[in-house]
Amino acid sequence: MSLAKMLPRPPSSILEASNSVKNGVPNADSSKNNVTTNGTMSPANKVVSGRRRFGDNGFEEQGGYMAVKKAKLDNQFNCSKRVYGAGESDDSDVFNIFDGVSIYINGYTNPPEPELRELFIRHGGTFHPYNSSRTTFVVATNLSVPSKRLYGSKTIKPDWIVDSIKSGKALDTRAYMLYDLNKEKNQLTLTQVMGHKSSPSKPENTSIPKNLQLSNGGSSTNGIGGDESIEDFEVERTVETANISQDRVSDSDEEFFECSQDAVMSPRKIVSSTISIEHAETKTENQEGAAVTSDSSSASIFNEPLQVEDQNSKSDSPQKDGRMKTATDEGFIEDFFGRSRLHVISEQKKEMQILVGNLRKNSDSQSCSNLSKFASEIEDKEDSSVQTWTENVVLMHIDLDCFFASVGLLSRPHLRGKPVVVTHSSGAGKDSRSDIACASYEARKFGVRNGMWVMEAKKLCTTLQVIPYDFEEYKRISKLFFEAVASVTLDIEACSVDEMIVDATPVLKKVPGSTPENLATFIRKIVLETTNCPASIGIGSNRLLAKLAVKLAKPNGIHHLKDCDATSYIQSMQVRDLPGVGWSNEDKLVDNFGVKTCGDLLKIPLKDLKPMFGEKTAEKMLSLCKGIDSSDIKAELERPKSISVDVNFGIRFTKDDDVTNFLINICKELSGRAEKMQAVSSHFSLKLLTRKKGAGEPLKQGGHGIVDSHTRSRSLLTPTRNWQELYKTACSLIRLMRVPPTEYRGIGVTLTDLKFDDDKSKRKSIQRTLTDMPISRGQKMLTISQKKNKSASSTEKHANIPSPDGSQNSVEVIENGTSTRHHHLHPDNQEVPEDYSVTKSKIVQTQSNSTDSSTNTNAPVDVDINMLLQLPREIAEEQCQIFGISKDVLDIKENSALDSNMKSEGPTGGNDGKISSYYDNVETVDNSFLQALPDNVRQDVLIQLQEAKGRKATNGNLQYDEQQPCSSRQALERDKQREKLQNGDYEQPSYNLEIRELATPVSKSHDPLDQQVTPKISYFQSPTLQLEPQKFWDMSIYGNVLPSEDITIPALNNLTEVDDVRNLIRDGLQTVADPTTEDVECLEKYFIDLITKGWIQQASALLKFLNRQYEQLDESSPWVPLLAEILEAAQKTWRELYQGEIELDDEYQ
DNA sequence: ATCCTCCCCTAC
DNA sequence: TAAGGTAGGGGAGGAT
Ligand SMILES: Nc1ccn([C@H]2C[C@H](O)[C@@H](COP(=O)(O)OP(=O)(O)OP(=O)(O)O)O2)c(=O)n1
Ligand SMILES: [Mg+2]
Repeated sequence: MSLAKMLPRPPSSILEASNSVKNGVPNADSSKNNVTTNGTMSPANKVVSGRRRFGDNGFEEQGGYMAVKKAKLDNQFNCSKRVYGAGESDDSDVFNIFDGVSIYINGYTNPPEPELRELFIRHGGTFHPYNSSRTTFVVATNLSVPSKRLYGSKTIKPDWIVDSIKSGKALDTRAYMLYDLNKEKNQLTLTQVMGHKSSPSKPENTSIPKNLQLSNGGSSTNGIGGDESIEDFEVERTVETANISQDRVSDSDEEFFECSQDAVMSPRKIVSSTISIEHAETKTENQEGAAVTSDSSSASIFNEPLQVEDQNSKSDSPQKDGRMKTATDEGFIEDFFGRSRLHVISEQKKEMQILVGNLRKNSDSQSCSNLSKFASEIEDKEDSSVQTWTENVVLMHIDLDCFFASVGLLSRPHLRGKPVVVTHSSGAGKDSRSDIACASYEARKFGVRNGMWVMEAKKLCTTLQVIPYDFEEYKRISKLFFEAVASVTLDIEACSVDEMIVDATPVLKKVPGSTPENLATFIRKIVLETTNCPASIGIGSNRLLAKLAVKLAKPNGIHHLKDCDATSYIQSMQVRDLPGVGWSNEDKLVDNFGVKTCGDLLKIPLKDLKPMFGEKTAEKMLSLCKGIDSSDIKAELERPKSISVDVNFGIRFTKDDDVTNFLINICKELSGRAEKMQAVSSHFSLKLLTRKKGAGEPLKQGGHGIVDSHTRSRSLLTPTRNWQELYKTACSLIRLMRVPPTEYRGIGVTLTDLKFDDDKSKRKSIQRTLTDMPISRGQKMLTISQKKNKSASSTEKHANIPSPDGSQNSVEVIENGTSTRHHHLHPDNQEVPEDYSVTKSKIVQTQSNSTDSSTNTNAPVDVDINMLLQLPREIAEEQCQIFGISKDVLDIKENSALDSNMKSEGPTGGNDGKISSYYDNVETVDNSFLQALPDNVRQDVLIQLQEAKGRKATNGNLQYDEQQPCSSRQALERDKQREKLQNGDYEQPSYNLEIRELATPVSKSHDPLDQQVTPKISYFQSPTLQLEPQKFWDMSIYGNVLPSEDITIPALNNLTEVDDVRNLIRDGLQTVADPTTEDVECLEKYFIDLITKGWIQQASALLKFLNRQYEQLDESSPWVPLLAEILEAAQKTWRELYQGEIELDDEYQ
């Protein structure tokens, strides 16, 4: 977002409000059917003309989300990693002269684009494949007229880059600007961007001023009022650059982010000033009869009865101590979901889809009782022309008006006609950042929107009435709504809690004299009678038109958007109002193409849109602009493709146990949902939101704030919904993220590759193919079956068995084991198909089914017991109880020498207050890996570890032992990490910390272990693969060794291309089982050379690759410590040179 | 080419 | 204070 977008704009929301006057307050007068069929109605009357506004659906443009999105966008176009920081040494300056500057290259340049880009990136700049508001400069030698208007003010000649590099510093940009417009302003801004502003004496200073946006804001107001769009752009660009440039964002900066979102989005504030009555303070309700809001006891006097009435609402009572539950509290998830509107509407949507599905399935001639009523009513009214509907498809989009508010008003008739919003009642204070779930149409006249923060809404409307949620009632009404429509027709797609699409064609064909309009009128009447809530209906020949029509119909009306009117109407619409164009796509369209309306969009050639939006999206957008929408309605109940549980609120952890606990609970929740759906999954993924570097505590209490998002996934060896299995996997995945728990802001778990208990036939056939076939070909088989099933409604994907390399024997066995278990599992699930919860019997059953294959693979029973050990003690005991296992197991295991190291991982985490962070705790990682191994193998591994390290696994020190190769350095690093952690500076990965986990099935790693128990690492080399112990990599460098002058690219085995080197390394890692120190030195030197000689892109790409390889290494690979060393060395070099870390994860690249 | 993984975007 | 979930479409880029 930008300052530009915050600038005042004409208050067009007023217009929108006037539009909604047309039907006034919905009431019980159902006969009043506001049918409008005028397709030429200008959307301008309905639409806020400003670039930023709350959407009609409001959901997407809410302060918090905007801020998050904004944060994401900072990275969105980064093609390569930025080079950090101002170099202190002369050496590094040359790489950093463009630090904080981003460019987009437009059209032909000299040197040509690829070269220019390479040069620019190598010297610290960021390349954007497209211009955006976050792009500092557009580089061009000339611009087309429209481009000039768009980019003019920030277009710079390519020479600037070339000359700057030549002179080793960023030159004054003024001389290089392509156009002269607003010259003065440009100077200011550009110099600011370059950090020259306040220190002309030190022009090569590349640091970015902290308060760029502030000073710049000032400059823009002083600025020459030129072309408005240009000015907007100017300001906007600078602000964005500032944000990009900052490595650190202070809390107040975040404040700036979030505030600016609000400001931007708020429709003009005219209203608030004209209406500012003394009710200014009117809130302070204590809904629940619980704690009264903080301030102003007198203000509550003004409060209308609503607050009083709502005291009985149970949905909003705080905890006894008045503190919100956080994710560390027991029962948090349940509590949270009990209060989450988004959760409720998601769940209810699913429910309604099921309801419709069932109604359809069980339909008979009686089903649509009201259909005959409709028929007779038609007859009564007009038996004059009994013609049958002959035209094409007629779809109706039916949507309840301001759903939550309407429901809330059912029990509060005295509030009808007043501006009402639904929110957490305790969030009704003036400064509340509580989300408004739903605003009544009266409130919308003030510019209040769904998803807006109360705080903002109160500014727009001081007389706002706040009512609390009533989730049960929403569900009830929602159900009535669907049943009501289903009493007329069953050609229904439930597309949200209060929204459906009806294919009216069959009814129209069946009922003589029926028309879309009178059918819609009838349906509206039925719905109103049933629910007492008004529905609006949009009619059109495809989904798009029906959807657009219902917007026109609201509130409380009908609109038929006919084909002949569609095109002209759509062309006049804002692109944002196209379904599928959200905040981000709108932004791209405006920034890059100057497109605001659909008419504008139609003028852009498809080929220009594709690179930015992707093939499908680009085509879709253009089709929609033409009124074409080929998507059909999905009345059939479809099997879900995924099941997920997300909690991105209230996540604040301090210690590993918090994480452990939470993962257990969230996995239980997930498991429960899978069970409800009778589904098992063979793929698990975990999503982690982490506080973005520099972001402070979010403005919204308990909110996730500005975050980075990370996903890791892993296939489950056996399709399952066992929560312990999921939990185990979750534990292993979360450690891959290398982020300390304190930084977690959100956690989500997802199951994919679902199979359902009631479809069995396919499973068998797949199984058969897999069992009698070597694994390598089994994979191909998998591919085929997947493809085949893509078209079928239920996917039948077998567990993915990535086994790229050898280890055939072992894998094959495992594979068979899997299949076997599969067989056994299935019939049991069939036996108990209906209504069970996650109970012990179920789990135990599953386990016992699998015991027969236990010799070949991880024996489920063992694993479960081991898993118990991994749990906090209390929970473990609880589980023992559940499973009917003696608690003694825990102690027996704990006391065994082998498992003693697990003890330290125990729940209470023992060690005197010190947080043993996930970030640097290797022990837990290994455990979770070990847990997955077959019992005997695991023991062997443990023995090996102990012996190899020459140490006893006593009081939980295994993790340090593991770090053997560089243990002292490690301790150092660990301390550093702790420090960084406190500084909120966690982003630097550290490789000697052994945070890794197999992302591949256990079978792969346990193969070599299976064969041998010798503690020597070298033992693990496979004889067949062993090469002679010569050094594998032969490093050579073209040209002479003139360190500073040498600009030739380093080579590895004479290979210089990234792809070649990549392959070489891959091969080496696979084939060299006994790496020599020379190998390591070669590699290390190669990487360090790349870095020191400035081959940043190559270094970055290859290091990422190496990191990936590292993470995927077999647990036992001798390369593990060696790669760690190489990575660490490279990182260190980089750090010294560039004062930053290489981003080794693949994000945002 | 096609799959896989991770990510973004959208809708309510 | 505050309860920012959930599923699906889709794309980029690496692995195969
Ligand atoms: N940001 C949002 C958007 C919607 N909802 C909930 C409350 C809404 O009442 C319901 C339905 O959303 P709609 O988009 O259908 O909006 P309304 O029904 O409120 O208004 P209308 O359909 O009349 O535009 O979903 C929500 O909780 N948060
Ligand atoms: Mg609605």
